[in-house]
This record gives sequence, C-alpha cells and structure tokens, in this order.
Amino acid sequence: MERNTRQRSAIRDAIAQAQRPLLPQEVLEAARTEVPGLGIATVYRNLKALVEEGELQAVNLPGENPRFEVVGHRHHHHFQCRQCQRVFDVHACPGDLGRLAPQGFTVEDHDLTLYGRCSECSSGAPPHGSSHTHS
Amino acid sequence: MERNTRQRSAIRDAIAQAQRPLLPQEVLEAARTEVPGLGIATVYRNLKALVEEGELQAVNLPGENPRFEVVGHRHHHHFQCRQCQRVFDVHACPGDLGRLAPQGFTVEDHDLTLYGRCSECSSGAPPHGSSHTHS
DNA sequence: TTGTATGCAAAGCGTTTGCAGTGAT
DNA sequence: ATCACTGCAAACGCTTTGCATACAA
Repeated sequence: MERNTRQRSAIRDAIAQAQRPLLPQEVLEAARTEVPGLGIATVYRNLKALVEEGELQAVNLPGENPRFEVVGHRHHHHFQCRQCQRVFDVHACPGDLGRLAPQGFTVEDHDLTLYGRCSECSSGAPPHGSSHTHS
Repeated sequence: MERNTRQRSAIRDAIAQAQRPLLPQEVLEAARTEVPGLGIATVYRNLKALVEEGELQAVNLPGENPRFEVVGHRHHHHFQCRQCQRVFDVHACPGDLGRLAPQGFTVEDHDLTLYGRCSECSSGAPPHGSSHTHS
C-alpha cells in the first residue's frame, strides 16, 4: 500500500506548482525548500511511481533528459526556448500527419517540438533560469 | 590536419551505406566488419569530428540516444517503427507551425517525429533488427 | 620524424538499485 | 509492530577523456 510521506508531498507539490515540465534536478531543488534532506534517489523513485499511478507523465524532448509534468493536459506538444532552455506546453496541434509518411508506413502517433524564444526572453527581460543553461 | 585512417573510412562507410540513422553501437558493429579491432571510443571521437566537419548530423528522437546520418538531406523529419525501433527519414513537412505557439513566443524551428509501423513490419515480414529492441 | 589517431581503461553524468535505518499506518 | 519509504553509496549504461602506443603524413 502507498504511504503519504513528506517527501512525496513535496515532490508532488513542486511539480504541481511549476507551470512547466521539470527536470528531476529541478524537482529536487524545488522540493528541498520543503524537505531539506531530500535525496535525488527518492525523487527518481517517486517520479517513477507517480508516472505509473497516472498522476505524472514524462516529457521527452529530442536530445534532452526527461522532464515531468502533471497529467491532465490532453494531447499537446512542447516549446523549448533557445535562450533559457525552459520547456512550455503548447495546446495546439497541426492535426493529421499520416500523409507525411512513406508508402507502406502506418502512422499511429507523433511528437512535435517547437524551438524559439519564449515571451520573457523575447522581450528585453533578464534571462531566466540561467543555471540550467547548457555548457 | 585530418588523417585518413582505416577506422575513419570504415565508420564513414558504415553510415553512408545504411539507409537510416545509426546508433554509435550500430556504427561500431557495422564498421568492425572492416576493422575488427575498432574501439567504441574511436567511433565516438569520429562521429563528433564528422559532425563538426559538417559531413554527418545527429538525429535526436525523444527519449532515444542520438543516431547519426549523412548530411545532405535538407530539412526533414523522422519516423520510428514501434515494432523494430528503427528510424527512417521522412522527406515531408507539415509546413509553417509558428501559429501553434502561445502569444509572445517566437518560433524559429521545429522537430517532428512520427510513430507507427514501417512497411516491413506492416506486412507479415519477419521482425527486423530485434537485437536493438528495448528491454 | 612528427604529431594526429587509436585502444584501453578510468572518469563523468544521469539514472537505478541494494541495503540498513526511518517512519507512516 | 509492520513494512513501505528514505538516504546513502555502489552500480549501470552511454559518452567522454587521459595516456601511452601506433601509424599517416
């Protein structure tokens, strides 16, 4: 049976309050404000459990480590800002893409990622989340 | 100055002859038919060098390790077969996707991955490349 | 001969797992 | 009092790097 620990609550809250998919490391940092001694292994274990329970879903972008967000958002896509590297949900979809595949191929699903500048980075606002910038 | 080694030729040939993007491990296996003692580190070093030279490009699919293919194909996308896990090029594109992003966001580029069955796996043909199937 | 490229092994990085101790029920 | 959960550290898979040797030029 599942138990309600402070750690699990902190992890769940961290993701629920973020308005975007978070990396495990970001979840750790956010959840540690509530549970200072929290370990990264606990974050991974809970992320996995919460995904299996259907509460969270993994967000995989090309060439990126998996991020996690709450389920509920129906079919949607993602946008990654090339300046701050953050990922945002896009609640729009180009629609039927089956016609794009070669003859004989059957298309069942698709993933779409948009790249560019988020609204904050588009305006002259100071760069956000520079700590997660790639080297 | 760059040197022409047997290893580099074997790696280049392996990728050129494949009709799809290859994983480093697949490149190693293919190139070893020509250079048996080839090491994986040499594969990685050459892949990186060939990408920097502009001869190869990395193909990153969501949740997958990077694959490599020859450059030349202009803007295109990819299709991954859910049965054999192989990746194929798709020389079609849904076109302008800038309208999908939220207000204030600027779209500069996009990545699209289609999922389904490749032609071989759609027909009753024997499963291909089972050695690369995920556990 | 010179210095880049190679093979091996060790190190990195993100993620998973074993284990003894902790704490929710 | 159970037994799932936690933190730590070791283990993993993929990729990179240090180093002495091999070989293209």
